Amino acid sequence: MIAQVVVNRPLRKVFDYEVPAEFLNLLKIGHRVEIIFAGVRLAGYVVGLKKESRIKNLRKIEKIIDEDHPFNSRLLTVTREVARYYLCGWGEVLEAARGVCYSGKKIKLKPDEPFHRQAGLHKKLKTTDLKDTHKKEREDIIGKISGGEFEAFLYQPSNPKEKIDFYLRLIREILRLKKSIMLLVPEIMAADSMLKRLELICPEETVMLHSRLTQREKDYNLRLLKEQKARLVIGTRSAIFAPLNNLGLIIVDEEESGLFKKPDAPKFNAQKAALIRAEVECCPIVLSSLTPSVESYYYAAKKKYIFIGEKEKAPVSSKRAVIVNLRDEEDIYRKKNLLSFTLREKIEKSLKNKKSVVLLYNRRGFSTFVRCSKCGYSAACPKCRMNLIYHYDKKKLLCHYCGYKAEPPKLCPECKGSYIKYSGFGTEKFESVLRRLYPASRVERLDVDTARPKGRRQKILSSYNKGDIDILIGTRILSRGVDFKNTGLIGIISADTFMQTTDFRGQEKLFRLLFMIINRAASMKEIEIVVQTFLPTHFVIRDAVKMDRAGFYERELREREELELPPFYHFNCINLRGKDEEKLIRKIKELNKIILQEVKNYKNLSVIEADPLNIIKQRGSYRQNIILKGKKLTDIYEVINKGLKLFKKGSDIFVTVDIDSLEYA
DNA sequence: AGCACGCCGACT
DNA sequence: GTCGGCGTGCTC
Repeated sequence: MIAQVVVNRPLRKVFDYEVPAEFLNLLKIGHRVEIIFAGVRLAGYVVGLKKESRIKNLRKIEKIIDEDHPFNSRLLTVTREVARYYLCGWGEVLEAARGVCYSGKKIKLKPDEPFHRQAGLHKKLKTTDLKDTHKKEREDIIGKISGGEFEAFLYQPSNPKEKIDFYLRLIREILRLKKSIMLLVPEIMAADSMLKRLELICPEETVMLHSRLTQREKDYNLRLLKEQKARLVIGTRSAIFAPLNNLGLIIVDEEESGLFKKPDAPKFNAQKAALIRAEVECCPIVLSSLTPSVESYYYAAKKKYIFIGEKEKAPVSSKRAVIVNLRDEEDIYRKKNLLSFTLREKIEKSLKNKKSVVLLYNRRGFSTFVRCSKCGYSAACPKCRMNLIYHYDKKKLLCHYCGYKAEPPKLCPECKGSYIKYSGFGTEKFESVLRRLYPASRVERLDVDTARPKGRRQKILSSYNKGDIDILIGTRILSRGVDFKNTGLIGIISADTFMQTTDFRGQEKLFRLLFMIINRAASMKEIEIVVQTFLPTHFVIRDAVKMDRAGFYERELREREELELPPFYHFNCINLRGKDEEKLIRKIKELNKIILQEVKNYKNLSVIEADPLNIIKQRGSYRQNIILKGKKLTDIYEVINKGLKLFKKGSDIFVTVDIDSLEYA
């Protein structure tokens, strides 16, 4: 008997091994086995069994690891397809899936005590007060489940409360069918709050799966799953491969989140993996978001996904949200602190009404530029060439990219003059300006720097929510966790800083941020919103203020099509990395040429060459990307495979491929 | 990705 | 004559 084995390497091949007589009756497809591969002892996965092999002198399987927990055939198919889509090794994906498939030790089960219940949640929910929205669509989903049919739905709720009610009703109906449900969320915090809201409906059948469970907790929850004592999984990215039986539905909550994409190899997006899994398991999937990714919205518009959501009413200009044109602001304060007359007036009004103020700004630190006004020197990170930001708290220059620290220069390092100028705004500077402008008010700041010691973030937030802070200035971490019930004013100091120029999703992200804030504030009568910008007529800002989702997606899609960006083109990166800059530049030029040559054979493929003059320096090594955009992934695969075969990477040059990349770098 | 194999420069 | 640098190619 021959076993077909894949290993945890970026290889796209399956290797044959002989099954020794003593394992003949034991070895199953899906088992993890120990093998000698290229002279090295390592673990592999059996993905198939056959009678004969074309290869002579086969090595033997050394032993079977984890005898009790073979991957089932559906998960083998899912991982294979994920590996195929993302051009990584099948074994790599299986290795990533192992974490939620095996229970390490044998665990004694106390079925009344799932670990997450330590949180002390036992109340049963009175489900009569759930809002009954989208009944027809729920029936449609249930129909697909009963029929064992794949179908993708895109659910765009009107607000978060409606969403939870929709989930609760849907989950309850599915549990009645004795099917199981996977609910993916982008981060652990979201998993916790989702549990709090959903556990109420079926506490004894719910388990969590995420990377911060202890081994014991995870083993326990997996055991509950395997014995089908639990039927609802709330999990993060890695949970997508959890061994649920009789899967009825996958829900991907906040489906647009970039956190679903694994940043290191194998670089797959769990949202995409969920679509693949639903297809393999023959069950429907609900992608859900208040503001879906532009891609998903497009597929829904093209009827590839079934859209669930209200037809948006004709947008009305929200009276509460005001756009302030920073170009028009003639007052003397503008240049000094970016706080317009309008904004300050509204801050003062809010404070007078005993309502607190939330201000958002997207840069940490005090000064964002440290420059010599005589010779033009500007402080940059020697490791990544990013601008160094002056932090008043620490009295240090910091690189926000890699964490590099430096002393602020007393004299210019270039010309030795004493004309070093600190300019540009960060949250720290606003904090000090606000304290000076409003000395009687309690001003606090919330950004990564003040949130750093564990629990500080929560402390600042709850202190604000209790009403102990009058003005809270912070970065986008503020947009989650703030309770608006005491809030009289939300000010976006500069919307433009949220749209970074390097990220083609910047507009989408800004729209999402503004929409979420305005949408949440919409239910509170007394909140005013001020959006300051240098681009007051930009559709992103206008549509957000009008709360016009459909309009935004339409305009954004038009732009994406013109610029050959997703969803019209797949956006992929080939990344080269190396310690030797000279050599990397040589190799980048070489690969540029090869890829460019290959691309000539295809239509609808285009390359953004890596710029050898602008190598990214990062943590002591150098990197640069070639971006390959194409309509068809099959073409992309061919170009990358052929290109990398022709390319001699040489030692100390590392090549990685990122399919459907979320970033340029 | 690892790792071995093999082919050219500076050393006991 | 050998040690070791790195480029090349394979792993059942």
